[in-house]
Amino acid sequence: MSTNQALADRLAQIARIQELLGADRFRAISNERAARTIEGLSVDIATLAKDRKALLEIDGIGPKIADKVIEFVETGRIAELDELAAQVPPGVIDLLNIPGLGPKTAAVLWKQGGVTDLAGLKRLIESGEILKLPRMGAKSVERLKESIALAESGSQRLALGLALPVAQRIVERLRKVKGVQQAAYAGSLRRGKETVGDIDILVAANDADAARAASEAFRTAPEVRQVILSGETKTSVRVAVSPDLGRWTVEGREGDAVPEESGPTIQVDLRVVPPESWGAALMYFTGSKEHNIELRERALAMGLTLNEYGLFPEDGHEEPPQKRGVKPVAGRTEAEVYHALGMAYIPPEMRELQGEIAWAERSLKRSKPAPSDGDDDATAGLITVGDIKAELHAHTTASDGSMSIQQLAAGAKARGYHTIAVTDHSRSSAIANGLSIERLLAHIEAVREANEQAEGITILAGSEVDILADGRLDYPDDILEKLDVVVASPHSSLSQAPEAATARLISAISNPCVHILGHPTGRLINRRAGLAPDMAKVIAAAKEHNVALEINAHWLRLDLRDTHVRAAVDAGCLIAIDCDVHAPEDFDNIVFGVLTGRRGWLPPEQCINTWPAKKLHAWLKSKR
DNA sequence: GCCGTTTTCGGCCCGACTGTTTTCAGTCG
Repeated sequence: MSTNQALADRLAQIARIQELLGADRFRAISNERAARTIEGLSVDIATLAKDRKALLEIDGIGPKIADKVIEFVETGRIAELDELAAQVPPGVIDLLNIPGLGPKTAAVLWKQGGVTDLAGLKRLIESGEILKLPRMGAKSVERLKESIALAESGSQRLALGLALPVAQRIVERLRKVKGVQQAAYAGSLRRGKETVGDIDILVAANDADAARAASEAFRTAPEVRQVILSGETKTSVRVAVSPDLGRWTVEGREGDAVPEESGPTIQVDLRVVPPESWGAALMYFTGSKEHNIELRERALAMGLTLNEYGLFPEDGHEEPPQKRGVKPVAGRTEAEVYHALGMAYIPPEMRELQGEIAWAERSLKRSKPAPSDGDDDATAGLITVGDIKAELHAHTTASDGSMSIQQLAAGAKARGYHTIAVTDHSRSSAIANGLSIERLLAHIEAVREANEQAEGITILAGSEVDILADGRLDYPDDILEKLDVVVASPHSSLSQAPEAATARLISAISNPCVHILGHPTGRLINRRAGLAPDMAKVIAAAKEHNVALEINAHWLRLDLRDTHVRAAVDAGCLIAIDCDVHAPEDFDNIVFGVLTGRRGWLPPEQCINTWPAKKLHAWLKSKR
């Protein structure tokens, strides 16, 4: 685990205990906020901690938290956390993982009910004694029991690629409901986070009848397993996740997985708003929470108030403006709201409170006169799927792919690409049927021949060469020199020490034959952590040696991850976004790679897959 | 515990829903 994550976890833990102990809640909020900020930071906090002033420049980090950061980096501990933890049984803190059970309830269970862990809570429920506690009625206990069962089933966050089809299916259905003007998914899914904790759906309905119809359609959908809550404008359900995309194995593929009756589920929240509130509601529901809070504070400072119904003049009334018929300043589109707040439109992927507010202020000034109120993100300058013109990491039946060279080329051409690189596995990847030198040489010939025959697309001969544990590549240089594209990737020894991993990757980057560092950490989301190299050093080496760092677009990899992309982009590194194609549908994964690039603020010109053929081919040759 | 386009002190985003209460506390996002 990275230092950033470890520190964020500890600060969040401080916040949780403070809430449990009933301390000043704004203190807890400050610690929690700092935790989220540090988690999303693209620079290594340990490096930053050497300079206290630099720490204090980060939003939400003041003198007290800066000291805690420094203390943690230097000693590996935070004394304050140790003291706090000694005051609360660890099992009580764990109770907060139960959905719907917050700090106030946990404190009551502990102090008045004598509960010190989950087992104790269950005993209290069984005995019925729990009903004697304040605000604990039969219904509350019933909900609590369901929540405990859910927490015990170990519900982890769902991978982006599994959540997206669920959301798209629901949105399509809601769009067909009479009187529904717009429907979209929002939340962390729209922001393109690699995993999501729930799915948020927003609907704009013409009138109350349409709103009811949309809610009804949502509640009664076939995949709904449970209705959690259902009000006039807000409904939450738990739906089954189809595992039909879950057939990916580490290398190669298995047959379709059999759907399980009691398979994974995810919570889906629906919110219905009037059309004139669409933009404001979409912003509110897209988040991130920290981004929203910042915008609302900004609105207040401008004499305005922002909620999911719109941006209104702040007039000091107790009753919310939308209930008094106050005319909003903005709210129909997101761009309208951002502009009214003195900012350029901010793409969802950037809304993590990691400098995008200042960026949007600068952008608006640059793009005078004021941009149109459409929700186009042309001004943002981030990469889009339409910018991608080449696939540089693809496998054929020669190793572990399911397609021929010609089929690969046809797939790439159908997407409007000008180039595809055939990069089958190297000899050490025995499980993936890696190519011996003899087979590789023959394969190169086959690719060259296919390229001769191909029209409207260039087929390049390449290899996905294993980076061996000691940093050597799996083919000698005189073989690599024969290839148009060399993608060097780690596949084995993925749990080696960080120092060894750093040296290993830098060794590969330093080889003049290498063009692209493929899936640099080898992690699989929710399955294995992968390598934990010093990314700052890897990025610096890639920049020095003119090697592109790959964002592997498969939703289980997304490797580089978003924060590393941001650091690489800031360092001026080249980025490749590749689908690691093994089967025809893998080309579709490009959307996840591009989302991850956008989360790292990647402009198209810094991504080699967007370059025109001439420029790309020249760059590849320049390394020969 | 942080922070400043009325503030270096005194604020701190805003609304929906539920359950247990008789006007609201707790949780969530």
